[in-house]
Amino acid sequence: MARRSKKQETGRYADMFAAMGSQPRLRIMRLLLAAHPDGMVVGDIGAELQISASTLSHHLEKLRNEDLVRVEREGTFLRYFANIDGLQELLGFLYAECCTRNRAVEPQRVVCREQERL
Amino acid sequence: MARRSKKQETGRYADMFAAMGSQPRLRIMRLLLAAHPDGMVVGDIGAELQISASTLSHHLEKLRNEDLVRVEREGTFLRYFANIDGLQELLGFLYAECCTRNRAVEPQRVVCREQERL
DNA sequence: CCTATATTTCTATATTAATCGAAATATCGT
DNA sequence: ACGATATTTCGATTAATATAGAAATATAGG
Repeated sequence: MARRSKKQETGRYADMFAAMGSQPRLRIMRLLLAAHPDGMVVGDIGAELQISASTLSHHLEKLRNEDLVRVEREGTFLRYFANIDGLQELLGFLYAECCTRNRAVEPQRVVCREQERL
Repeated sequence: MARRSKKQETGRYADMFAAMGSQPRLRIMRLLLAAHPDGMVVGDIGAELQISASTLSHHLEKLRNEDLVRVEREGTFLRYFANIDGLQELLGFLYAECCTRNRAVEPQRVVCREQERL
């Protein structure tokens, strides 16, 4: 990865966290992760989450800008996918900050923990 | 962990991501993680990050509300610490969504990747 | 109890984000 | 080229967030 100032780096990850930091967008991400690797078309996302078309479009734009989703045109539909590279980058950053760099959180507490959600 | 509706759960983690989703607050978190487990007093955080006292207080309040930091009084000072439990919860959620539940991201790409940052 | 210092709360302002209906754009099938 | 459907962009409004100076609160030390 290219060298990047700490300020730029912090700004970039802050923006990624902010993109995940609204309930509608986090629901979109969870939905696309559940649908992975098939993705979902915009209309189906909106129907599932009950979000109006224009609002959904804004949320998808923000997620796109932060590399958390990617999109492919499929005829008259647009199909959105969770962007694994971006998610891995964000997850790797958080893991590094908590577990690798500062050894604040023990890795096995992240990786090997109970799965309490269905 | 208590059973919690998917809506509540998503709202909770969205709020945690939002708390991490501003540059000043992410810098605070990184600073407290670097200082872990010693923590830092408010004045030193503000001096290091060049944030005015009242603004810093608001950011710390938000991080406290989302269980990302904790605080102990130390005489006339307040010492803030990265809250490992909260960070572990957030990291575990993201890890579960990406790696465990949907197997979108391969675990070793998170855990065993190159460390490019100093 | 009074002063000094640390931090928060109050008050105010400016910026940014969320939402939605309507209009515009894009693609397909004919 | 036209009509139908999918999605985005535009325009506007409302809500939330970020910031900071001043005032208030909390603690320590004398």
